[in-house]
Amino acid sequence: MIGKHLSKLRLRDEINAEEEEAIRSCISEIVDYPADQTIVHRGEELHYSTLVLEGFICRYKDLSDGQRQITHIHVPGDFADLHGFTLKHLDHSIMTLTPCKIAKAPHERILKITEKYPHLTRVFWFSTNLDACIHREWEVSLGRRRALERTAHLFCELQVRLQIVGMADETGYAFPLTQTELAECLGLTSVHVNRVLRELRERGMIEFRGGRVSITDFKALKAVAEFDPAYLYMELRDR
Amino acid sequence: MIGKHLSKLRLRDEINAEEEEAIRSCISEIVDYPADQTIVHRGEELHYSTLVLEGFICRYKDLSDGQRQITHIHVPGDFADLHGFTLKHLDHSIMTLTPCKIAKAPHERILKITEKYPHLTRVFWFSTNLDACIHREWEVSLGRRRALERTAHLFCELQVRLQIVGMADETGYAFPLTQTELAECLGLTSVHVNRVLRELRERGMIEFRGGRVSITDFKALKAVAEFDPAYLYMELRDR
DNA sequence: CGGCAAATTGAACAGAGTCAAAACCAGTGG
DNA sequence: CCACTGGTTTTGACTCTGTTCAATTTGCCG
Repeated sequence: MIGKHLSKLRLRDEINAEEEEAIRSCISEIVDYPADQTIVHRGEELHYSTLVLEGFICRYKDLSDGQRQITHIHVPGDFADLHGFTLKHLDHSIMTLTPCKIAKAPHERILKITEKYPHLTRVFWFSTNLDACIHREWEVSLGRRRALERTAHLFCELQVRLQIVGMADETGYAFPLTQTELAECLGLTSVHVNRVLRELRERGMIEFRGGRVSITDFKALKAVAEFDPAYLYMELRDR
Repeated sequence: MIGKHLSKLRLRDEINAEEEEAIRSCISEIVDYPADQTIVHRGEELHYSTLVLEGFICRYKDLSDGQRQITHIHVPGDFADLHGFTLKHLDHSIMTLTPCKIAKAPHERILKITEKYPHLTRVFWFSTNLDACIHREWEVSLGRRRALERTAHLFCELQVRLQIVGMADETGYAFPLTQTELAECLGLTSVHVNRVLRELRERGMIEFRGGRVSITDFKALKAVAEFDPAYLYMELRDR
């Protein structure tokens, strides 16, 4: 059930049997959600964190004029709001992008982990810090990359992150978002995203169609994006 | 020396005498740096984290074409790279924007804190999560706000964050950056920042001049920025 | 087959970038 | 005290990337 989460943690650090058991027993409940449902509302008091088991989830902020910025996409194996454990309530909302299965980890159980397992606490802390790394890379994309590179960069990021949890291979991955949702990640309009996708397709790099990203030339995609996966910290145990 | 840091922590949680002493004894060394000096290089192995005592520091990422995106500004009292404790090396660099005095906190001492003081560990964890909140708000700015609102928003954020550590009053604050550096925060060119600053000045909201932000109409500034300080979590203890 | 959301396309427009020149300003040295 | 220097700020003219608005097409699903 939480295998994806564990393998992601173990990519970066050792998790012994006792710690694994501690993580497992953190989970109180498994819940299914339909697509496009806000599961955590900005500002509401939190009593548990949500671990994504299946589906895609995002963090987003709304603006008063109806615009929305998605600030992070979560893939299976991610804690979507582990940071909520220390923050107590969130500055943003969390919604499902696709139908999802999620596990709930009550904060009192996470609290016990922080009291009893310092190493595991650091692992959890690391995991929220890794989210921040991704936030920073998105800031770079939003601030400095133009639409084509920015879009290519996002597809590269997801390719790598999904591969870690066995949900992508060399040909691509399932990613059933609308172009409007993609635009909300990229700080663009859906019209422009559509044009960028056509360009990427015409250049033979990717196809975004039928809820799937088909990567036809990853090397070229990485090249236009100037994608450097260092910010995803995939090699931490080797160092 | 670390009074600003402590008062910032205490705004959000209780820190008892023993914990305060633990924080104090974390610091091994105090160092001065000139302006515009990179003090942590992307990728290098880290052995300590840096607490800002005086001056402004930023996190930034360079792109291959020479562009730069500043992803965060640190003010006195901030740990600039506490996240480096769990990450071991950073995905970005850290540089001084002004002459700075910083305190070094060796990672082995922070490690001891995580072994012995679970509550203080959560406080530190919170503090890196708060940085992530600011990253998210910057994502919203970069992705969805236009230049004028985005710039106004940054000045609002700094007004609030500096007020916490007693470095801003109703009239404004010292903020000796160049317009180019401001542009690197805002995802704009320095030419356009110059025009935006003129507009903000002409509208009677702020003056950015002589290394100082003089706020002439904070209410109006907040209004154009649609600034909501909730993401800075200033009221956590009251809840 | 019909209905509806999503994708696609075109044309006009605007916000921000680019390029280049001029003005300003603080520090330095004669 | 003043001229020189180099970085920063300011301004103008022009360009371009991405937006806006509106219409059309596509594709899915009951």
